[in-house]
Amino acid sequence: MNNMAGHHPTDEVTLTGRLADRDSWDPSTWCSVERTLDLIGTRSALILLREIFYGGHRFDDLARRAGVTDAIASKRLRELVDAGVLDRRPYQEPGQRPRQEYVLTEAGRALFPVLIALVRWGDAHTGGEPPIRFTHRDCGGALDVKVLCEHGHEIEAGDTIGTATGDTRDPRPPAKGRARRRPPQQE
Amino acid sequence: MNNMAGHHPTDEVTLTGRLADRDSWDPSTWCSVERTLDLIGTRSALILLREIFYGGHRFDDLARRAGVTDAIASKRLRELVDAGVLDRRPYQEPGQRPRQEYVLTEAGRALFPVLIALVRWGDAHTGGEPPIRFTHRDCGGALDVKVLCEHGHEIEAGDTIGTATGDTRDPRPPAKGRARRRPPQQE
DNA sequence: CTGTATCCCAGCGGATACTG
DNA sequence: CAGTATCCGCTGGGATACAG
Repeated sequence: MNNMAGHHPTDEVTLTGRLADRDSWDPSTWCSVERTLDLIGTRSALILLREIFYGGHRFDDLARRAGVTDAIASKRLRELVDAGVLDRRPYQEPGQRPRQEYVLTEAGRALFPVLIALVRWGDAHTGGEPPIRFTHRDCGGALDVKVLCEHGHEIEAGDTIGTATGDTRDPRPPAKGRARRRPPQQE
Repeated sequence: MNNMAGHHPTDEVTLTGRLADRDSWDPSTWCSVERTLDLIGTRSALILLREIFYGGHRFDDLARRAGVTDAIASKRLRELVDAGVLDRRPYQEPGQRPRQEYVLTEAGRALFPVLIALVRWGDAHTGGEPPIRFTHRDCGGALDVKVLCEHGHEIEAGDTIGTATGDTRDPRPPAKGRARRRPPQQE
C-alpha cells in the first residue's frame, strides 16, 4: 500500500498493468509467448509462413521466395506440419504427376494477426518505405492491428491486467547463470 | 487470364490475397516481417520485452523473470536499446545509489499488439490452460487481437491485397543453396 | 546490484551432393 | 520438381568468473 515511496515501487504498473500476485509465481512463467515461440519462433518458419500467406504452396516456390535453402525449407516445413500449423497434401493437376502442397490449417490461418502485427510494426518503426502495402480488398483501406477486449473497447498497453490461472510453473529445467530462482527461501 | 486451368494457378489468391505482380519482384523481398525480426526476432528479446511490459525495469529483475542468464540479458538489452525499442535511463530512489532502468520507448510500446498476438495464438493453439489471462482493466473483458482496416472493417486472412511499393529489393547478399534466384534470364 | 568477458555447446541456416 | 543428408560457420544462449 505504501508504494508511493520511490520512483519505482516494486510492483509498479508500467504498461500491461499489474499481474495479480506478481511475486507469487515462478519467475520464468511458462507464458503463451514462449509456447508460441517454441513452435514458430525461428526466422525461417515465420518467413515461410509469410510466403504461404502470400499464396505459395509448392516446396520449390516457397523455398525460393523465402530465400532459404531447400534443406532449411524441408526441415522447417516438416516442423510446421508436426506443429499442426501446416498440412501437407498430395494433389495432382491434370496431365501432371502427383505433387505435395502445403496449406495452412485452421491454427495456421490464426497466425494472420501475428504476421500482420510484425509487418505493421516494421512498416512504422524500421525506417524507409514499407516494401509492401496491405489494403482491404473491399474498401481499399490500409490494414492495422488493434488490441480489443471482447466488448470492443480498444486497448492500449497499460489498460490491461494479467492474472495467473494457477498453472504457471515452467515444466522445463531452469536456467542458472545467476538468472536462477531466488535461493529456496520458503516463507 | 487463363488461370482456371489447374487446381493451383500460379498466382492464386490463397489467403492474404494476391500480391500485385507476384512474379515481378525479387524472390526474397525485404519484407517488413524480416526487418522486424532483425531487431526483435530472438527468443530472449521477446521474453525480455514481455517482462518489461509486465512492469519490470531493473536489470536483475528482468533477467531473473525472463529466465535468461545475465550475459544474455546484457547483450539483448543493449541491442534493444540500440534498436530504439528500449531506453536505458539512470534513476535514483531516495537513499539508494543511482541505478539504471529500462523503459519502453514509443517504438517499444508499439510492440504491444505483437506480444498480445503471440499470447493469444499460444492461448488458443498450444493446448492446456492459458497460464495468464489478460483482461481489460475497465470492463474485465478478455483481450483479443484483430486485424482491421482503417475504416474499421474486420479483416480475415484472405480479405486483403498486398501491393509492392517499388523498393522491394533485398539489400543483403542472396542465399544460394538451390534457393537461389532463377538463373539470370533477362527478359 | 548491474553488468561484462570467456568458454562451450546446441541449433540455425548456407553450400554441396545425392535420391526419387 | 521435391526433397534428404552432410559438412561447416555463425550465433543464441547457458555456466562461470570477474568488475564497478
